[in-house]
Amino acid sequence: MSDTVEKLMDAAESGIRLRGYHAVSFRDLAEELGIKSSSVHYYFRQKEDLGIALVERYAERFFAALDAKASKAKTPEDRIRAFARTYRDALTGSDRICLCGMLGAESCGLPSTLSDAAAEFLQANVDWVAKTLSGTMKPKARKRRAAHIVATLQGAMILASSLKDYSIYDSAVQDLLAA
Amino acid sequence: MSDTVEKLMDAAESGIRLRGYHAVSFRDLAEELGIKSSSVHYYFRQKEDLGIALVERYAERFFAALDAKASKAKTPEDRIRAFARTYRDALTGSDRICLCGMLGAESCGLPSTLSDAAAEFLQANVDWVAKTLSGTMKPKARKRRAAHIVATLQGAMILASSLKDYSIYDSAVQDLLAA
DNA sequence: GTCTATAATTTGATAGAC
DNA sequence: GTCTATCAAATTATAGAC
Repeated sequence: MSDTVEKLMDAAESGIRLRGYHAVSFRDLAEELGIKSSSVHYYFRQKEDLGIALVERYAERFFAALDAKASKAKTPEDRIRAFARTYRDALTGSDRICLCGMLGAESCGLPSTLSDAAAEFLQANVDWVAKTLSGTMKPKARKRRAAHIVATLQGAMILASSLKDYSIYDSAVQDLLAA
Repeated sequence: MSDTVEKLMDAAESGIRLRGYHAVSFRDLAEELGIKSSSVHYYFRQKEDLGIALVERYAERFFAALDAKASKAKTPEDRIRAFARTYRDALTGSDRICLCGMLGAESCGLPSTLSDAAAEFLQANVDWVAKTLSGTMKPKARKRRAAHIVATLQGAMILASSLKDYSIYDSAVQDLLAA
């Protein structure tokens, strides 16, 4: 992957996670790299293509970081904690909410290929949690718990970002995992 | 309030809750009412003003609906259930996520007066829950629980909307309130 | 292979018509 | 009081230069 592509994707991911898909323009991205907005189209034919590439890279990195953390964990509870920590690192490491949480919120205003990609990431998150809980609960309860956990983490990132108080993420997670 | 203003606000609220602030244009709103986009500026000088009016109206309606439901509840637990039901009605009654959840996610890309208004609504939600739980828990645990509850509801709406499966909202809430 | 001039459309906003 | 013609800036995208 060329250096320009990576810088472009970094700037785009950062912008979308901060301000949303429609608040990020090719011109802004180009300016950050010192090129013209039309040059961006050489690397990504349409904005939609850029968005999809971002979700793919984000998902890869997320699950890689998650596996690295979760593989060290001994119990299902610890693996869920690793999951919450992976989300938290994404938030506090960059002061930005989840890329797919943002795209999920905006989904009705996105090209369907992009909203589908974001939904796929979120579903994979729910599935990962449900799988991790297997053995500890019955299937239906597990499904509910998984939806609950992913919803809380996504919502807590938004809450923390909006209220400009990242401790609120930890508060929510602490209560979530106390039970 | 004139009829046009109300129709304008309805269209704008619907659009923002579906697609986000930056995906709603004055032209789209005007077209829906059969007027010109420049006419919209007669009712709202700037887009920012429209956004703030929307948050104010939304907050008024939300807390009115909440009070109506919660005043009938006998226990703190029932009042929290009424809170979750008020959120749920907003979601399933219109297939749209929370206005301030959306604006909270986009907050870094919004005029600060608007992001502040959205944050105020979210903080008021957390405060309402914390107040409702008073007597049942210690202050610190109450604060964590309140952050957890609001985060879960906001996140669950986004998850349900993105995955196009509203039952996921109920799943998350059922697990949240089971403890 | 990398980048740009330029187009076509859309946007928020102003100044002013009725 | 209500609405519109019109503008300046911004946005995605194409066709083509180097």
